[in-house]
Amino acid sequence: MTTIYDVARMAEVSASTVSRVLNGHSSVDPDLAARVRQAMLDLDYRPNAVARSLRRQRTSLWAVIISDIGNPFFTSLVRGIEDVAQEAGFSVVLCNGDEDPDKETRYVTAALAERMAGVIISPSGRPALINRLTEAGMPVVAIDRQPHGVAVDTVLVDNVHGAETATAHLIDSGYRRIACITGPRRISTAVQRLRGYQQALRASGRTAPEDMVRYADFREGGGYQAMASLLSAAEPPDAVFVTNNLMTVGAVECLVDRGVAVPSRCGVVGFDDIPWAHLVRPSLSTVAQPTYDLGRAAASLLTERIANPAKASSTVTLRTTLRVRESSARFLPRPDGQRASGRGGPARAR
Amino acid sequence: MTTIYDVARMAEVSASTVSRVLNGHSSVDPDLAARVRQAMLDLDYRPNAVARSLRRQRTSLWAVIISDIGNPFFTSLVRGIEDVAQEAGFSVVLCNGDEDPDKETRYVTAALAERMAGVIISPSGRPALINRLTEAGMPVVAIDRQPHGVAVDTVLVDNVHGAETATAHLIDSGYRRIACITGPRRISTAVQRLRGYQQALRASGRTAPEDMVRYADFREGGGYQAMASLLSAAEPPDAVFVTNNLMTVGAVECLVDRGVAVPSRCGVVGFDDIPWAHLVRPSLSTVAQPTYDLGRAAASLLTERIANPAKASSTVTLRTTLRVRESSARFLPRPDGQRASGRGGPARAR
DNA sequence: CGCCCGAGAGAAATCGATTCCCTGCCATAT
DNA sequence: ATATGGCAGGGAATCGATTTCTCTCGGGCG
Repeated sequence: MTTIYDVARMAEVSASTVSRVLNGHSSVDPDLAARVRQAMLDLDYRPNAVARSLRRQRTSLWAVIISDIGNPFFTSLVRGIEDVAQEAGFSVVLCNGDEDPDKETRYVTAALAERMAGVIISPSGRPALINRLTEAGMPVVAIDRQPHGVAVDTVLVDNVHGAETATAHLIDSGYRRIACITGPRRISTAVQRLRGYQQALRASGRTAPEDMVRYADFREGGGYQAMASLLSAAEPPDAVFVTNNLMTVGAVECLVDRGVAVPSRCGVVGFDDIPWAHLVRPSLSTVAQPTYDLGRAAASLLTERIANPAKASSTVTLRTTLRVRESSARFLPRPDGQRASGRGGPARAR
Repeated sequence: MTTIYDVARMAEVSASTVSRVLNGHSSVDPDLAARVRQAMLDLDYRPNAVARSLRRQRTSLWAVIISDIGNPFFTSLVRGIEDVAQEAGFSVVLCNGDEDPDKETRYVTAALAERMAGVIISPSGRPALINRLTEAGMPVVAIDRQPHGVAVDTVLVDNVHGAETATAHLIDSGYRRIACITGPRRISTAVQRLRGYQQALRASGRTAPEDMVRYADFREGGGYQAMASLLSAAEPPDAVFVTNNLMTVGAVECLVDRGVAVPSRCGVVGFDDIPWAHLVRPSLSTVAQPTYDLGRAAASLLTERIANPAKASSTVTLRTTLRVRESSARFLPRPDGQRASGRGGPARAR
């Protein structure tokens, strides 16, 4: 592997000069600079980023620790981060926390040990990990979930409002007994989306029925079981608001398995879009998040934090969009009048 | 940030001894070791991986450069890689090539500059990038696609056989005019899957119809257009084999838009599974790849390569599985009486 | 004409760990 | 009792870049 000294020798200058040409910090005689550049080409020289990082005490890598690469929510989020990072001269590496606290811990440890320039994390669990990062002086941005008790830059969506809109839409569509399947109590998004649901019900003059709320695990299986539990209630719901995409898939599966027609016998709205929602029958109404912009916002916060570690931490909140599709369209005739309300069953047509 | 010298001072030993305790290479007096460990705890010492890497001339990071994190194909693949990597003491960072040669180049450059321990790459384009890696002495494993003209460890699925099986299944189901939508000619998987399709047709005694083949771009939009083009042919197909998951989605969308009933008027089998294939109506028949095992195999090859850089490169090929669902079930009676047409096609029932 | 200032380039220190080399001590063998 | 071998542990070199310090040379100004 060729080093800066090899280049220096070939160009008959000192290593300092090569470094200066490389970084352009100080002015170098054009002739010398040309010789150095030629030597770098001839030798196919590539700077050793490890040595550079050691000396500079900082790297140009960001760690993005996401809780589940399988969740499509993260796809365009990452793209948003990458686009901003590249403009600012950073490279992004993804770490798949996989909703597993051990894995997440390992990646946080690695980010610290490798002295990465910054971390964007969607914290799956307790705030201890974020504390480890901030205490070590690592620039951090939390995304998607609000870590409580830690002062840290955060990018969120307006979960309460999004859930309220979704629930109000179900009310407006004529559903009467609306259930909610939400996530673990310790996760802020689960709590906030439940609160939005409750507020919407109260705003329409009804009480939020206690027995129509289920706490599950944000996974497909959990959604399935929660839906099953709701269906076996003495008075089952005629609509359900589900607070994340995987659980929505599980809930719909359950409804299909039990032969409960969607949307005629049970309306469904989910939080988070899912890919190919248009292919799924019935297509799913969802609260879509501006994932790409979330990524951009997080990356912007991180660049600012890196540039100015002392600045006060801030929270950016973005708005969600309600995407009405078939699964909540109980009484709404379709444009072409195809699906009348009385019609049995959700678009089977096998 | 506390260093090994701080620990040495507090434990009243030399830095060498601290290093020896840290790595356990050479035996250290238990009393001294205990003092060192206590000092590390007291100071909350974290070794600087950058300095370590510089000295050791190797890191403990693998770069996994995938062509599209949005493609669910990679989700469990990455999990397979991670599981093996962790056992071997490596951490995995994901780099999202995004099917963009520039991005891919940047990540390859970063992996080289950061002196990563190894790279697993699903090469999106020309083999030049892989050459850059191998020439620099970087341990590399190619995954999913065969880079031609480069001696490199590779993990593939048996694309020809998978495509043959899928096509034979369509033939057995009674479809007569079977089309194929495949990917760019320069990508090995596109070529091999097309070849499997052609072989299956020939094996059943028919000629592969030239006008029933379309080359697209492995994306959803390309699948849609290719399907549209096939439908507007003088003699449209009554079934189609699509060589990747995104194009399958596009093709089905096109069929839905044109009101062509699946599977009765046009059967569909896709290569690559898609998530929630069971929710999509009609559910999609696919050739599923053993993605988790692909990841494990690639990771195993990489650990071997790192341990023994001189060893001859090898290729591991894994088998695919045909998942028959609704989209190809034109003449299939319900569960009891398996396959109606009793013709014993080649390579059935694996 | 001499002095001072600044620019440009080389020498050397530095980042934090690992590792080679050497010293000193203890045990064992002669 | 002395020589030898082995081992524990400290000192110092090392990895490859950056950066500070220092030196030299040339030009401008008094």
